[in-house]
Amino acid sequence: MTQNVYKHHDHHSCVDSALNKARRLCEESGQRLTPVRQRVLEMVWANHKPVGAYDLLPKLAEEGFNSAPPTVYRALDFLLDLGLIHRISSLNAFIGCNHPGEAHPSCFFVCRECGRAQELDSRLMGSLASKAEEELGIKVEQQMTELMGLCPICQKEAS
Amino acid sequence: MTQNVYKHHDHHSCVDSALNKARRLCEESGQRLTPVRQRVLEMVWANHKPVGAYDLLPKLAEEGFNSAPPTVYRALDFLLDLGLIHRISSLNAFIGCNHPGEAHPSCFFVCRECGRAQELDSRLMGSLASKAEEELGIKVEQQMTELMGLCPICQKEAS
DNA sequence: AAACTTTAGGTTATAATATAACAATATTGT
DNA sequence: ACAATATTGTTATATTATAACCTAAAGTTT
Repeated sequence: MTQNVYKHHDHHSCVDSALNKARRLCEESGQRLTPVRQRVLEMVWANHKPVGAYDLLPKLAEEGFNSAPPTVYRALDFLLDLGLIHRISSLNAFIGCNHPGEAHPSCFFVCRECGRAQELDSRLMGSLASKAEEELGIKVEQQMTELMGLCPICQKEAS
Repeated sequence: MTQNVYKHHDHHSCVDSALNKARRLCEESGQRLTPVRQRVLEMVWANHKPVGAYDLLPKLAEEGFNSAPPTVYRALDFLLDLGLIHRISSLNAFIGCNHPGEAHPSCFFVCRECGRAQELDSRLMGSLASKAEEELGIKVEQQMTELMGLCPICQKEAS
């Protein structure tokens, strides 16, 4: 676990680090981190809450970007392909990836109260996949895990 | 692993067993397995492929049931609440549960070629949740895992 | 630099999935 | 039979996502 979003931290450095990694990955793969793409990535990293595509549209509009659905979906797809963000299927929402560039399953806990999502160590998912591959003869290409519940902060507030 | 959907099996007995379990669970919990609900459950169990809500609508219509979206979503929600089916979020689709009545995370492998889904032993997911609870102080209430790839049959056909 | 190719973005329309809100009916408990 | 509750019917609409086609920008080759 490289960080804990439910603890106080210098969030500016989260965003900063995400942008640096993005720039590096783009360069390495010969892709372009265009203004929309970078801005969408920053918006996804605005906090640690998964954000919906349609939440981004008005924000892009405010900043003078084109803001039709294809624009934001293209940017999101680009970022997904590069592994810079993950998609939280159960929420139809997107969240920044903590360690882009290292192939790994999407594995998150999301607090049902505050909405903040914590990326989890996904190594156990690897075991699950291997076991299933062995027992069933399947070939696993992708995997995702989503946990829901209460974060420490919202547990306290509930009592 | 109680069964392997990628191997030949008497599918009639899958459906039969699912219906029996459904009737038992409904009785135990004082809920009613009404005609639409039962029919939707049967349709979900028609094969081992996750089925979308909107795929069910015309089938219900054919049989003279009302077939507006709320009808099918209500039936699906009922079956989800009782743990008789699971939702595959990455597909917006629904699939029968192999062991309803026993609380457990949703844990599936889905073949990207043939679409057939295999429910997996979810005990490893329990470890993941416990570990996360311990390390982060979170409280996990729900979890789901979805694997994608190629089943044994589709691997063969690909070569 | 001009011509060409490739990649990205703009635009309009529409598809696919899901829910809100309220009325009508059926079932259960008294 | 009556009231209370649960279920279903119905209409409308919200939310999420993609298709298709066109324009513009950036990179490549000559």
